[in-house]
Amino acid sequence: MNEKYFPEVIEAKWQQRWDETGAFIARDEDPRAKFYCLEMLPYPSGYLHMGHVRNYSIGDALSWYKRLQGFNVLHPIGWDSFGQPAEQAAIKRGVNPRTWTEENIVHMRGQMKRLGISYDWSREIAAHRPEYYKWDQWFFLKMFEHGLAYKKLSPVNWCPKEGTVLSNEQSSGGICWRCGAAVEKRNLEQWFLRITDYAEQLVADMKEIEEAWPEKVLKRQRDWVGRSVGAYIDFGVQDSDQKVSVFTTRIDTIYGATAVVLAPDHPLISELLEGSTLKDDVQKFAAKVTAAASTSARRDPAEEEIKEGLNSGVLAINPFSGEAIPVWVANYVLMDYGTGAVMSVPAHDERDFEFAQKYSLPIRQVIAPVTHAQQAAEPLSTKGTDQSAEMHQAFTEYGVLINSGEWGGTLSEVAMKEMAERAESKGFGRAAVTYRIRDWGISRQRFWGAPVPIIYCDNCGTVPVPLEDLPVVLPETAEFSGTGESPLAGVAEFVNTTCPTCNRPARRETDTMDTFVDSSWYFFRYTDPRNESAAFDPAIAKRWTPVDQYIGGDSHAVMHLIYTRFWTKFMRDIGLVSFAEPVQKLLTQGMVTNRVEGTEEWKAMSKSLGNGVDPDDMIEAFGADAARLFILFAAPVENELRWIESGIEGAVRFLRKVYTMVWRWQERLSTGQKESAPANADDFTPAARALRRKTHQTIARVTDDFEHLHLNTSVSALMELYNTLADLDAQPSTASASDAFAVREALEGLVVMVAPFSPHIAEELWENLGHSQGLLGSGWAVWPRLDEQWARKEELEIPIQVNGKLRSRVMAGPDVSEEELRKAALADAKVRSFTDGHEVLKVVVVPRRLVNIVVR
RNA sequence: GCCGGAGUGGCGAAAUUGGUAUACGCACCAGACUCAAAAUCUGGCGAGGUCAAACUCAUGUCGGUUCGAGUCCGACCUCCGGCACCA
Repeated sequence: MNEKYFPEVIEAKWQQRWDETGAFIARDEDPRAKFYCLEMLPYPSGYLHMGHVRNYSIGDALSWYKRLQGFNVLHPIGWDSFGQPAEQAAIKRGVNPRTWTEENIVHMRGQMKRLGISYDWSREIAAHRPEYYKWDQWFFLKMFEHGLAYKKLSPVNWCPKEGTVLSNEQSSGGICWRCGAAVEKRNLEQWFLRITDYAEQLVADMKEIEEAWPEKVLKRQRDWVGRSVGAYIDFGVQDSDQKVSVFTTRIDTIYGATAVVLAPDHPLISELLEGSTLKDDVQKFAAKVTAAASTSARRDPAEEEIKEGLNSGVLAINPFSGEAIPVWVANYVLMDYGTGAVMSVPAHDERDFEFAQKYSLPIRQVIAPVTHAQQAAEPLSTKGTDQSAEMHQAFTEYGVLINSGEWGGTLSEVAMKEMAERAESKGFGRAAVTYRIRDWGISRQRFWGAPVPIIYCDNCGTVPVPLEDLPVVLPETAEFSGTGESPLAGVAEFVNTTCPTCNRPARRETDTMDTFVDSSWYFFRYTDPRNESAAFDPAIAKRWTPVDQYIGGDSHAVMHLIYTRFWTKFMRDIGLVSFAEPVQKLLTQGMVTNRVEGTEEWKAMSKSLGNGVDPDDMIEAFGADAARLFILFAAPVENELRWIESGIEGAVRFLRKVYTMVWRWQERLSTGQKESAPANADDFTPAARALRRKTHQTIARVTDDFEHLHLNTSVSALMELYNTLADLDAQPSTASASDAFAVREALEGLVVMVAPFSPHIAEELWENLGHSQGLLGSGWAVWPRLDEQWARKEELEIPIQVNGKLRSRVMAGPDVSEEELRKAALADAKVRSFTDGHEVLKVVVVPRRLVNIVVR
């Protein structure tokens, strides 16, 4: 062992040893309790950034912690290796996407190994390899078989500059996320997965995870699914046998409906206006606002579109009141939510109110606020409160119905239920739940993805590829012009095939799948990564799943996590797994940001902003151990982490000090007193006694912090333990056998607890302390055992009387007797008194940090 | 606008059930070592006040509960994040 700390030597040594001994390989047959720790799999962009380092440092700390406690830990990694950047590299630089991807993986794997992350590399997977995406295709076919995969004509976001299709997220605000060009709409036949079938479960099953997922993630998922409870109501059309179905969440306001409003692209419009003189005007208007909506997508979401509408001249019949009200067409009604038609109730809906004001439609109040008198079970009056007052804004709360026929005087909550029942019994409506979520469009008109395993035959139509013919292998290469349709369409030997049913010439589907498909089930593949006959063996997966702890950025809080929850529910339905929720606990880590040069702004590190920090530079300058320690110490894991270079020096200093201290003590312990466990507390000198107390308090704190993922404070606790040891170290050594025991206990505890943060140095020091087996190789759990007697801060409750009254709270270590406390309270106490001018109100006694008594 | 979350030193941040506010670290200041610097070590470090102390004031603002409030309650201000015409 060297006297000085050389991180590069220690880290290389242990990384090699871990590799050779397969230290982190998880074994299916290991009988110990399992722990599945998962980090979101990275896209192989070429380089690790500090966000990755933070993610993996958190996951690794937890994995080490669980291993040291004796769990059988699965900690895998892989590559989300399909996707656009590889294809962009092909378009721009003529590189083969496969070559580009494989080279990136090699580089990033090297970076991860230099960081010393404890992955089970034997389970590494990559989405772009046929042995993986074969099972994407298999799942697709299973969904097809169950009617969950279907094709429909659907508008896509088309970037005219790049000539590619963009996802909604990539084109938000109507501009391409990469090139900034205005996005156009085009209609293409696209494959969809029926995630809407699972909308209810996606909301309902949240109760299983609501304790262990961040509230903000659950909320965003809830919003995304957008469940709302209401009713469908059919309005008849005057002089016609047509009817207009509307969806409302406020059926209780239906007597206040003064119009029915259709979305501009509502299919009924042309039918209703057949023969009407207004037909041309309305259709022109509808075409105008539809076009406006698709081209001038809002860039600033804060600016609301102006409401525009046109009276169609048609009248609709309110089925409750029999009243005839005009049918309007307006841009504020959306075709793709509900039925594309609403009943307009200006008095009780803000949007309808605004619309009614603009076009001078009548505003009729039918809900009145509940007064105290009415709440107190007085006979409800059917008269409104304050009918004469003109409304200045919509009253959107629940209340009491007025001007509502037989329901006058009924409470909103009651009326909603009764009116829905009436509608159903009379056959003009029913209670219903609608969702905002849409089916998941998975078609991508690109090369670098898993081909959709479908064949089109002129005879047999759309034919699924037989399971035994999988995988449908992506061709080696294609023509990457960056324009037009999928590059796959230009590869004749791929497209041209024979129909599996009739054997005649047929064409393959040239769309590939969204990469979110790959990432929806990848962590099941880790449990059985080399299986050639199934996505995974359900029996083996059962051994490891569900994931105990998932860690990643909250940029995936909605889509990835919704999709993977959906996928798991489908897997349960086809009998592959037995649970509905794939992830027990979720942690969304904060971003790592850096100051953008020349500004006051802190932004996520990125190449384009030039504020990136290369992890390799960090490792070279400070060592992986220090870099990882600092990134976990600097802020709570869920906070944004502002990267400050000087902070990392503190981490290096700490490790260096621990290193030299262990080195010094190791000599002293080996030449000095034999250590032996003491019979009782009195065998310790006061300094050693204090050390013991600190050791066990630290064990308690660090253990508790790990359970709650408060990694920053556990590092603080370890630093405090070091400081206590260093104070003892500075005193002349008079170590007895008991004191030597206390010192070794503290040193070993410190080293073991440092391991999750800085595993290389911990292994080295553990070896120096005389353990030849390595931290994980000894066959038993080495996480320090907590002696609660010694960790306890509060033990004695001592009544102290003042004027016959008292309240007391006493804090003391286990080695402090009641006598001592009393003495301290009398002799050493710092007494503060407060008066209100006449008499003493209270006394606070604070002796030697042991007692805090408040009496009156 | 709606829904979440957060406001504590120069900075990142601590603070079981309400119980010594500012742990731990960064930066900074002074001293030791050094020809000098770096590194290292020792001490200091919320504000006011004092030779030093006592003491006073400090957890976004104002009020309340309590012997005691960063923590609980009410009102407000500011910042960050998400959503956005979802009927």
